Amino acid sequence: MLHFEELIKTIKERREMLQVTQETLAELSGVGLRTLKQFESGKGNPTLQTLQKITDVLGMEVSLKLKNASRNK
Amino acid sequence: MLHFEELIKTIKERREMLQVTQETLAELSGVGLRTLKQFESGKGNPTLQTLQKITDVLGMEVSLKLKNASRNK
DNA sequence: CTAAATAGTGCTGCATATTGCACTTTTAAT
DNA sequence: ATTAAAAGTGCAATATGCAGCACTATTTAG
Repeated sequence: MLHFEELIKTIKERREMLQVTQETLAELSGVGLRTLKQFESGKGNPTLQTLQKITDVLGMEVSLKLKNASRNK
Repeated sequence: MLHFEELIKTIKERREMLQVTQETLAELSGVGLRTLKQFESGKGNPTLQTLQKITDVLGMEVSLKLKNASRNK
């Protein structure tokens, strides 16, 4: 999708910033290593649950924000 | 999941605020009506793509934010 | 350069998300 | 109370996400 890449990039960068390997993140989040690899390499279309498991461990959360207005949270 | 309900609630409220029916939203977003119904009634675990199709039509977008700190964007 | 660690990929079985259809339930309007 | 619109549900087919395994490629250390 469109800003799919952004999400991936954000997660990947966050993971690297925390110095966590895919393998460790997989273990901590409960998401399969294969799934995680697929996702980070842009091949995937994760379910919300999978996405939440991942972001959770990274200290982030999935949210929605309005597109136009600057108003966010 | 954890704040799954929040996302659903946000989307549902947004849809109602825009006075759009599930049927119309389904047509506009390209997501199956059945899928949309399931999602809004809390039964689903949508893929990121599906979620994006829906939020897109509603003028919103999926984003990630840090859990602790308040500032995002 | 070599070796180890980390990341990416093909194959595969299993689980489940997506979807349409037909129907029931609920909500809103008169 | 009737009726129509909107929302929710069971069933079933199809598509695809999840996951492990074994392997290759790339990156990082020494």
